[in-house]
Amino acid sequence: MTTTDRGLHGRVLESLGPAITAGEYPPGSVLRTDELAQRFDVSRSVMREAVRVLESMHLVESRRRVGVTVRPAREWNVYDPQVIRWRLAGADRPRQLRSLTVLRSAVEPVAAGLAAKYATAAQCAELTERALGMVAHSRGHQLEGYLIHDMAFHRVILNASGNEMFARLGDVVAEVLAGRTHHEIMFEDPDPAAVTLHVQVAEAVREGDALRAEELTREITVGALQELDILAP
Amino acid sequence: MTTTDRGLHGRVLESLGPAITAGEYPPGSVLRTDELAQRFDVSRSVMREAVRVLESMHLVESRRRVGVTVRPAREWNVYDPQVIRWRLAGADRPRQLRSLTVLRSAVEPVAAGLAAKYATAAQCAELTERALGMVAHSRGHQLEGYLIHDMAFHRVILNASGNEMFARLGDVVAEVLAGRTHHEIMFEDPDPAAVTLHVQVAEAVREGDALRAEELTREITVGALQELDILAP
DNA sequence: GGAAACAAAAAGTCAGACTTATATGTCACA
DNA sequence: TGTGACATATAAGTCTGACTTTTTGTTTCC
Repeated sequence: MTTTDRGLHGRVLESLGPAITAGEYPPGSVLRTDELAQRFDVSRSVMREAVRVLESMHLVESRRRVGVTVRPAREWNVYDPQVIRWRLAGADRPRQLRSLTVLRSAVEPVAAGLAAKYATAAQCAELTERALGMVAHSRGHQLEGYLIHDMAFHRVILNASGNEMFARLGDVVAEVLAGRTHHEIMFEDPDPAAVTLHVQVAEAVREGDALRAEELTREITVGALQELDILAP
Repeated sequence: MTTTDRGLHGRVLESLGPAITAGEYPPGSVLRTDELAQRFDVSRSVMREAVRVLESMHLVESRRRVGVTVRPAREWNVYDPQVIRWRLAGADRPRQLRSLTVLRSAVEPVAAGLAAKYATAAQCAELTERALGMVAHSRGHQLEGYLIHDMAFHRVILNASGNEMFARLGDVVAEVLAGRTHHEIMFEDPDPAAVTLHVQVAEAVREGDALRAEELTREITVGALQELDILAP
């Protein structure tokens, strides 16, 4: 669903956005709307709409008489899903993946604790189902099937926390997990210990044991961090 | 700095955005660009730019032949600073403040732990300075001065963590702290225990004691959560 | 009753003319 | 030489009107 065609302005964005987040235009660079419109072969109105979107992401700033200036990375809206996707597709993917994994390590344990308190019966059911699915796909190079259940598992946890800010990180976590399977080195079957931990988290949530759910999830995320340390110490 | 005038399209946004996030248009409502342009007395081009921005925030979806439809709250980009500001200014401010405080309780302790590892000398210095500033303004109804130092303290922690995702939450945390002082009930001087905790966190970070910094910060955020529970159980 | 043709509605796109803010250079004056 | 006021050029901002495209709902015909 990586944006087939959301109109001309969307196509421009999918070209300019990644270029900016990749650092192709250093902070302070000035772009002129007219020139961009020519380069992308679109009308000025379309170009302006694209610039407006980039501006709302704090990637650029548009000022009269000077042009569209690129803002420093520190000011970007790094939680914008589109920005995250662009950056994950770019060169500093490893750094980005690391930032997001640290974020996970902070958020997911707390979310799991809340999930133990507030998860509905249906959510508990799906959680166990997903954990079992992970077990079922944990051996014999079924990485793709494993990933599906892994992503769903964490999404359910985040949703069940009842906190909308946590829930909205579902896509991010999914992206990180997918990235690990697809791009990083993950040829072998997943760590059996990690699989067991997921089953235990499902248990703890089902039993309403918030403390245990939190602690077990912390172990999962610590494992994810260590995995990164091994790859890039 | 609440946006004086970022152009016509900015003024339209500052009117439409809050209305949508306030739930004035229930999910699925359809707006027509032409009608909106008339209502706000701007040209269609300006209106289209505004809609594009709202679309990038996932507040609305624009489809041919049907119009601009309002998306359900669950799909909004709730990490967008502008969306956060709009929601904090609206009716569900309490719920929003609560969500953000829970997010704080997850993020800040981990950030403090990392800060203990990575904070520069300058950051350590500012941290102690801010903590002392909080002490100095902790008695005798100097809430405004206290707030300044409190916001700065937490911002430094988040920056010193070295994680860009954490760093970008500085504004959010500041907003929450300001909200607590200005809108919620906070007539009396701040809790002396909380003030002490801040001083101790500064100490722990200075000494590089990650575990202690994390635990102490956890106590701070737990306190913030309890504060909310007292106000709205 | 279902498929195919048709019509209408709304967003999308474009081109051109005009307005406005503002960075920068110029010139007079101290 | 420095400083202030003023002029000018520039690029974004705005508006308008015409045209295109997609999609939905209706109607017609088998």
